Amino acid sequence: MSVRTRFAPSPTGYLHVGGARTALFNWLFARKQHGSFILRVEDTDAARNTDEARQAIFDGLSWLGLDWDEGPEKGGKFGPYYQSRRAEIYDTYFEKLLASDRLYKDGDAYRFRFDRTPVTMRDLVCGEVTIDYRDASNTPDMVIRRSDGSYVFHFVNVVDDLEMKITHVIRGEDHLMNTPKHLQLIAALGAASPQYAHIPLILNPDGSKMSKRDAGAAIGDYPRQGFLSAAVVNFIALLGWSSKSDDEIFTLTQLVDRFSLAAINRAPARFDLEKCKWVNQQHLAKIDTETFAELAKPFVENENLPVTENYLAVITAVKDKVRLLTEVPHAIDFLVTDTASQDSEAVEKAKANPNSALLPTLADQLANLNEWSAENAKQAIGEVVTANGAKAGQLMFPVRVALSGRAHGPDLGDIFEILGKEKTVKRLRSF
RNA sequence: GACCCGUUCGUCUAUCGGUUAGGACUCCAGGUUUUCAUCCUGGCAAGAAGGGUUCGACUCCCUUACGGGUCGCCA
Repeated sequence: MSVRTRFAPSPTGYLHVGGARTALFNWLFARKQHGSFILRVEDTDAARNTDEARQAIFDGLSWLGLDWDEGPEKGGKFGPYYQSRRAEIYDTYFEKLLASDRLYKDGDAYRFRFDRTPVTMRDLVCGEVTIDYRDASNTPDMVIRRSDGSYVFHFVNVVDDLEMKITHVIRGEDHLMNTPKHLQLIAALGAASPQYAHIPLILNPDGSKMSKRDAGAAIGDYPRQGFLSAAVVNFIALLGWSSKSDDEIFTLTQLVDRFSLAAINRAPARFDLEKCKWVNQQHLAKIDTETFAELAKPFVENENLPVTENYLAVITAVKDKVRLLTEVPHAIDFLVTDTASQDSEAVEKAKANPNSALLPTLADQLANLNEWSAENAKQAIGEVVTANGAKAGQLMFPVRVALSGRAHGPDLGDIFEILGKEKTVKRLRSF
């Protein structure tokens, strides 16, 4: 029997990291087992559903590279994949349940009568868990059909998992206590249950529950913050899952290869944006310069910086120095405009440096160079310092600040070449 | 409050009874780079507490503490 997993979001908000990771684990498991990954939209709460939220979820999954084999925009033989369009199916199951004598009326609503017995489940992550349903105060009989005739989550979720032949339900730990309810429902329906794997939740850095408003929560924010989808996927996979090796940087394909439910952790993980940025840097470093340049272009244009003729050379000079694509504009601005902001602290420090007195001499020397190259410019620095009994390294800092206005930046040689003779001399003199 | 799950460096984690408890992020120091970054080397830093079981416990059991989750005609 082939593995079938599903991601079943309700379109009431944006795709957040927790949901994205749930989707990722379902997707990884399905791909690893050569099974199918199904997307199902749980839009039974008409009052809270929005088209924007639905679209944001689709977009988020697509951006992450989590394609679905069946679902909206894709079809499949177990559709429709919107719960709002499956009323007839639910009615059929409801009749079945009604006939089983497990339902009773509460006003105009219907409740499902639980078996008052301990329920034991075997969770693929949590192990064996028993909930004692003899204690009805903690487990009141649940409503499965509202007084307005609509069905609640527990019922439709179970029916759909059965109908869609889901074999493995991988979901957040917030559903762990729902599972016995679902198991009872499935048993009453006379069906076989899928296997369950409840994954720990993702917490904020301070340990509080991560909700949609918290920093880093919305997947939709990541692209414009300069993250690569491969990095985000890599990072959230590491939240609660480990490759059991010292390696941490993986492509989606490598994750599929290494993934296993058994390697999922039981304790909730805190979200560390710093490490996420580092992972992004690792992925950024692995892509070629041309691709990097294309990816960075929108960010450069967004800051109203010109995409110059030597754009590729400019990007090459800074490629290894940024963690996020959003850092690119500031990293290159002094190379492509004359009006870039300066770091006043660095400027003061450079001006206080006694070697700054050599800058005019250096400027003259550079102005007289016949052939402009990084090599020759650097050699000129060497000549100036030896003539004045200083050390080359000491002059590098003032030169850097004079040319870039910053204490940190690309290799000086790159700066010389990109700026060219005229601008280099001009900036040294005006400094 | 009841019930469920959990607890190894600040954070993510390895360890499936015997290890100087390993790696990564962050931070610090040194080296490389005549400069910045990268990179390399090193450092700081952990088994929540108390009881058992055992020749031996981070690992198994119990208690407590703490964290998270659930207890809806939300999903």
